[in-house]
Amino acid sequence: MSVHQAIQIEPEQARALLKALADPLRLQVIEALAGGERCVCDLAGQLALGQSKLSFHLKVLKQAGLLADRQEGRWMYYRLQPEALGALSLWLRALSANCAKPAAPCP
Amino acid sequence: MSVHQAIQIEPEQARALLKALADPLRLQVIEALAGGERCVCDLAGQLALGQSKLSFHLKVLKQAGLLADRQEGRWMYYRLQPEALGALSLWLRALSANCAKPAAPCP
DNA sequence: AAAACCGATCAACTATATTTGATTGGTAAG
DNA sequence: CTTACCAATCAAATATAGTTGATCGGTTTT
Repeated sequence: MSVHQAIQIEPEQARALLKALADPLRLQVIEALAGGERCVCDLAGQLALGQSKLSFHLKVLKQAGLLADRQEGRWMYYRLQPEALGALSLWLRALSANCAKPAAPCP
Repeated sequence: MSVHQAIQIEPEQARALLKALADPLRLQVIEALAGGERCVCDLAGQLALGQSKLSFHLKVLKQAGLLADRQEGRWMYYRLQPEALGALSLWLRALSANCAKPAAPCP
């Protein structure tokens, strides 16, 4: 038996996660954080983004539940929230379960 | 050994799939098609959408590779492309693999 | 306590996406 | 061959999202 705890999500939450991920810059942030936790200044450097731009996108990702943050002195560190990604992944997979059912003829 | 063939995708393709999915109407279409193939007139009825609106969103989903279609007489049938959903699901899952690595202290 | 620094927020602007209604192409029925 | 029908396409209008530069709050350094 698996030790992993699968988190259930609703379509509405899945949509919120998808929308947050569906932006090129935010996806770059996600990919960067897939390598581990990072501080904002570090991310800004690597992605060559303006400070306010990055802050905006981090906020969107955090509000969607994809990121967690932590303050240390005057630095902010962000990290991925793997539960959110896992839940979305499972939700997507489940959609295909019986999509092969043929259509009833129309007329 | 599994008989399932996992399809690899690039970040750019993942982003295209996410963007296509990240719309409320399109997600309703996807959910409807998760129950099996459907003809357009059927979808339009169930979702109570204008014809041109539905057509627009079906096009977006198809171009992203999420749907396949089939013509029969004057009717069009759409169905989910499970490979696309599966590939995206795997891609998302992989992101969390080592996201727990702590950040190097900033200063 | 002043200055420097990091990052969040705000308002104005720009860009992108979606909706709408009309038109068109193609297929089937009269 | 004309009409009816389904679905795709188009242009104009609307709505939503992202960018930019300035400002603010909080924390550390001098």
